[in-house]
Amino acid sequence: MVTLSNRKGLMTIGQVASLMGVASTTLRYYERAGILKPAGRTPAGYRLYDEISIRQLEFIRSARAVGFTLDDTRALLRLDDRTSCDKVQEMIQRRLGEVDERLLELKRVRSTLAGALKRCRASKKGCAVLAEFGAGKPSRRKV
Amino acid sequence: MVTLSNRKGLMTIGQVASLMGVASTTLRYYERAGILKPAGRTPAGYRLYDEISIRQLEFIRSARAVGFTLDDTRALLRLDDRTSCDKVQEMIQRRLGEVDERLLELKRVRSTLAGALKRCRASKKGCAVLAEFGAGKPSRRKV
DNA sequence: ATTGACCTTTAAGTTAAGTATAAGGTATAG
DNA sequence: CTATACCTTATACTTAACTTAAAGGTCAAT
Repeated sequence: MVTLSNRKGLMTIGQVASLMGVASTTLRYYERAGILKPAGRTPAGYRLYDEISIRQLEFIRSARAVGFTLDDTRALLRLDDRTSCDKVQEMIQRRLGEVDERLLELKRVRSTLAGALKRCRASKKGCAVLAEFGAGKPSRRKV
Repeated sequence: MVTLSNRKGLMTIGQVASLMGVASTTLRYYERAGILKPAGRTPAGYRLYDEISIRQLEFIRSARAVGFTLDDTRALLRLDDRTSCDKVQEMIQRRLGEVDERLLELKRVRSTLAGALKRCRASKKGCAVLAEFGAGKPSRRKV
C-alpha cells in the first residue's frame, strides 16, 4: 500500500508527530506562529513535511529544550532571509554568546548537583549535608 | 547609618532583588510557590534573606535559564529533606542525566549556529547557503 | 458505500511563571 | 512630624506555549 505520505519522502503531520514525539496540534501551532512551514500540501490540503522540515523541527525542539523562547527560536531560524550577510554574522555571533552563557549556567547547575551527590556519598550520617544545597563550601553542621 | 538589612549580613527583599536582577514580586512569588523562603522576618514582617538564600536564588535562576521548570527546580532544591540517602542519590543521578541531555541539546544548537556562521563566512555570494538552516550537509544550491 | 483512522479549520481553554494594582504599614532623613 | 522610599498582603491580570473541542472533509480497506 502506498499512501500520500511515502511517495516522495514526504510525511503527513501525524507521521512527523509520532516520529518526533510532538503533538500534531503543536505542528499546526508552529505553522500559525510562523516558525515551521510544511514543505507543501496535498491537493486535499493535508500538510506534507520533508527532510528539511524534520531537521528544522529538531532544531526547534532543541532550542526550546534549552530555554529559548519560540520568538528566539524563530529568530535563529530566520537568520537566512532578508538579512545582509554582515547582519547574519552579527546575529549568529550574538546568539552564540547566548548559547555559551546558557552552557555556563548548565555547567553551574551540573556541578552543584554533582557536588551534592559527592557530599551525600561521603556522608556516613545520612544526608544532612545537603541541607545547604547550592553551597560551594563543604558545609558546616550546626551543633 | 545602620538599616535593618545590614545588621547581620541580612538583606531586605529589595536589596536581594537589585543585587540579583530579579523583581521583588518574583521573590514573593517564589516564597508562595514554596521554592525560596526568606531566612527570617523582622518584627514588622519584612522578609530577610541571607547568604544561603542568595546561593539558592542563583541556583534557581540558573536552573530556570537552562529550561527547568519551577517544579523541576523545587525538586532539585528539595533533594535534602524528607528523602532517604539512597533516594537522594538516585534522584540526583536522574537529574544529572537530565542536565547532561540538556547539555547535548545545547551543543547541538551551538554547532548548528557555528556551522551556519562558518558557511556564511565562506560564502562569497551572499548568505543563500543559510537557506537550509539546521542542515548538517554543506548545502547544495538550487540552480 | 460505509467504516475508521486520519486530516482540515476556527475558537476557546489551560498552565506556568510571572507582573501589576490597590490599600495600607514602616523606617529614616530633614 | 512629615515626606518618601521602602515594605506588607491579597487579588487580578498578562503572556507564552500549547491543548482541547467542535464540526466537518479525505483516504484506504472491506
